[in-house]
Amino acid sequence: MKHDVSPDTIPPRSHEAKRASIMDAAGEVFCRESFAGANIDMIAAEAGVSRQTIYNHHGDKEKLFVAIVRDLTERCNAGIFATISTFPDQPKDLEADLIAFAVRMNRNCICNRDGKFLRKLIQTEGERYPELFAEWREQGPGRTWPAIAARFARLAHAGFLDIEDPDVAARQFLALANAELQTTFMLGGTPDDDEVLQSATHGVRTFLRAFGKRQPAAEAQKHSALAGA
Amino acid sequence: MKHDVSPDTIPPRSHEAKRASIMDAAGEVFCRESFAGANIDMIAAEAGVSRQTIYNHHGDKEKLFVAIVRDLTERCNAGIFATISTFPDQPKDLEADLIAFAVRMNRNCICNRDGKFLRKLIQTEGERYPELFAEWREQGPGRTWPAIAARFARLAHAGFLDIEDPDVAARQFLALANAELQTTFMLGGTPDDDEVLQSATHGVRTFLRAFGKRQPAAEAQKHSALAGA
DNA sequence: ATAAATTTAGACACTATTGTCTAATTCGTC
DNA sequence: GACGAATTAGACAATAGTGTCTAAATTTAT
Repeated sequence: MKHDVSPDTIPPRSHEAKRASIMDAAGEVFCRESFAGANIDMIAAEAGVSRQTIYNHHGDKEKLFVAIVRDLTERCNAGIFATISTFPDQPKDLEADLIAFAVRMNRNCICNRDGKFLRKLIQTEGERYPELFAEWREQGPGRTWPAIAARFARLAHAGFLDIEDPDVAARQFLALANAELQTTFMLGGTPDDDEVLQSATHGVRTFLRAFGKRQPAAEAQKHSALAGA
Repeated sequence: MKHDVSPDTIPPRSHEAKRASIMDAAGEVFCRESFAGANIDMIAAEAGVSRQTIYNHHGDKEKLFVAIVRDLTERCNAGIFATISTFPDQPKDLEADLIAFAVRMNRNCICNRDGKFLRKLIQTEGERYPELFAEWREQGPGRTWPAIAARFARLAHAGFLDIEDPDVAARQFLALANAELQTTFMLGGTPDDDEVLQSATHGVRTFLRAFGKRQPAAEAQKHSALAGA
């Protein structure tokens, strides 16, 4: 976090570094203490910056809070779309590939710092800032879910899956992948790699029991119809 | 004795009525404003009670908060166990019965006032009161999930379902039933009956595609083996 | 009816926090 | 090294909230 290598002087940081440092600290503190519980001095201390600097940058507490949420929303969305682009369109091993995808999604978008913070802030302050969080809803789930649904639709069309409603399937995929992490999320914890893998594995297996073809699509297309039980 | 006919005076309420009224108002306010954002005057006003009365009953803000969480936990647990007792052990129409069960669970335990409040308080303040919420975890999910799992295990044993791990299946059942309510929950909203029914219907269908037998158990047992595709 | 317990409004001391201001310092850049 | 911009510590007024205390009013039980 803080590299104090110099013996007596504090290492100077640029304007931008301070800006970033304020965003980091504010995210942390708002998340930990809630908007009302957070105070500017705490954020300033955690950012290693004077209180006045925060007021110079952001005007007041509420503007700072809004900036944090916008920033987190953007970063999370970027991460989610980056992860969606790794969706297995031509899976070699459908189960393994979907499990790996679910794990990536969880690790890089849901359980990471930004994901955790954004989730917490939405849950905690969502009702107090309807317009801000309506914005999140549009930019977030409103765009990511259809994107995931489109990938599942493609997979189904290619014969790997048997899906009627890709939107429903996408939501259920995510719900199943997280099914065993709910309690941990509730309490603000971060599940370890093993829990994430477990939940993803169980979730994907169930998902494939519901929506999988009996055989891999490539095989199925070669051998035409064997239709086993 | 108990005739409130007085025309111009505010109807007096008993000690116990005030106690309940404080609990109600405090739940509401803590939930809406978070612990730090809530203040005693607000609660007193909402409860129609003087501030001092709250201090008389509960000592201080933190003790009041703890009392609220304990109360909500208890009430929610009671509701969940009551609902679990309506689990369809001898289903006539497995899909319809499970959907109805999922709807009851959502309506009476997750989406109702107590469920919503408890969820919000756990999410918001969980990290600040580890021991209190550890208690919730034990009393809540720690006892309800196994109870639900046991019902699914029985259903599987009776030949209605094909389940390896009932604990996993139970968690996934709940996750699927709520899959389409996540965003609404996030923002603190209350889904209407139609959304609840939709989500439950889709969730249970997927659940049965994954874990259902091809035929109703009764039939399957009579006709022994037909094993259709 | 009367006594005991509870509730009430309001004042109160105390603390915490926000947001502003200033004067000195440090930084980035030429 | 010199200049303007950014940052700093600290004081500051203004506000809001907690928890206590009082004396009067009201409720409950005897």
